[in-house]
Amino acid sequence: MTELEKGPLGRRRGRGARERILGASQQLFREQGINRTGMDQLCAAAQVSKRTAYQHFTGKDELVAEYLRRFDPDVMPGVFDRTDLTPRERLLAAFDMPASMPLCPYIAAAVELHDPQHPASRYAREYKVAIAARLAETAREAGATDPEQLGEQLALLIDGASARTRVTNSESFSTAAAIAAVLIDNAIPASAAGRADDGRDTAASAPVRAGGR
Amino acid sequence: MTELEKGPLGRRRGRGARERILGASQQLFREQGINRTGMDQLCAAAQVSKRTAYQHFTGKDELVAEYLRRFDPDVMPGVFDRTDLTPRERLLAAFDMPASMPLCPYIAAAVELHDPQHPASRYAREYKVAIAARLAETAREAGATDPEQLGEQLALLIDGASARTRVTNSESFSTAAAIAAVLIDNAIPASAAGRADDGRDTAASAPVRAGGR
DNA sequence: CGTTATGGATACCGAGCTGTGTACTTAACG
DNA sequence: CGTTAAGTACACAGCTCGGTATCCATAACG
Repeated sequence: MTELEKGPLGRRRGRGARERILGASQQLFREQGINRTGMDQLCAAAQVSKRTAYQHFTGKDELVAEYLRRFDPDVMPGVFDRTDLTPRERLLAAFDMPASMPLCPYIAAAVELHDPQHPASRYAREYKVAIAARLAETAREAGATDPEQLGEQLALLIDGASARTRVTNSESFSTAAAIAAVLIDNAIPASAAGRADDGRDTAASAPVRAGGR
Repeated sequence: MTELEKGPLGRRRGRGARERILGASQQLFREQGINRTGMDQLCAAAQVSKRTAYQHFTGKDELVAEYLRRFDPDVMPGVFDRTDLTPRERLLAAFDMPASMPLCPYIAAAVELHDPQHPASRYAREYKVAIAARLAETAREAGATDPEQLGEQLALLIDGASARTRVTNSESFSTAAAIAAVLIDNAIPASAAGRADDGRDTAASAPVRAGGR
């Protein structure tokens, strides 16, 4: 409710502590990773005393979990609500990642924390499953014969692009998007791409034409 | 040269230090991660004194890099040399991962170390590029129209399966293999898989070029 | 104005980490 | 056997980390 911390805050930095902490988390955890970011540094960046930080969060673990939860509204889910796009376009739009995306924070957290029971790891799992579900849902809208499968496939592509971008330090989302286009057109019987080939079976037969966009 | 450390070593633990250290690294770095494995614990597991460890490796960084280099001969590269398989089968065999594969160690190292300049991160990058190259090479053998693209695509699928298996804690390599099969068959003009569609030149004139963007 | 919740500064604790120094023991080999 | 390289045992330095305690300042609100 209190939106006052958004003010110029010129006089003082008080009262917006929690938001400032989470803001600094977004930046530091992504830039340096979770394990390499100490609470001291984080509090300094947030201009918050350590005491205050530990009054808002019982510990770093809880802070990390909350930090992950704050990603939701910003990135991925947005594309699913874009009514200006066809379902097929929405599926492909999920591969338009901002360049400022070093590594999907959910994957990063799962790897860094290395404990599947950690609240943040649990949430990362839930999130990944939810994204796959939304992809599947959109795939159904697009008329895919097996939406669940297509959703899982596209989710895998996104994760692959994210991981590979990080490791090889080369943009991989375009490669993933290309694959996605193939899979989508293969999964939709009479594709909106207009290409009706004589049925038979799916996989090898359909020439793809990922032309859209 | 000394292969004597392979003996029963019943009497004492001396003399095989380096190998024991690397052996313990394989186990502990994978089970617990790199950052969460201290040199003390590692030396204890290897039954090696700390002093000895630091005589073999200048520091943990070097040990981690060497640990990564030791993965090569075991896993992936093996499939490329299997002459009993057709090129297409070899490409698909790359997706047969042992269940004991929590997360590709190269991805894990790149994420955990979080420093692209770290020797281990550099090596991880080289390795990933090399694997993509070998996939491309095999793709060429298999007759793919654009082997480089197919190689990169398959590499992305492998990384995606690895990352997703870790985060969602559910086997994803079968999904990746299914996608791979589609991509391979789409990329090979008249597939060696016996799936002859009626000659008509699909790939030549109706290019599969999924590569939009 | 006065009260109170919130936040700030800072010192500190205990633990774990990488890495070293010192002195001793043992295995390998001629 | 004697030499030498390899390994052992263990303490310790120096640092960072997560988390706590104490004391003080101030902003919000009646």
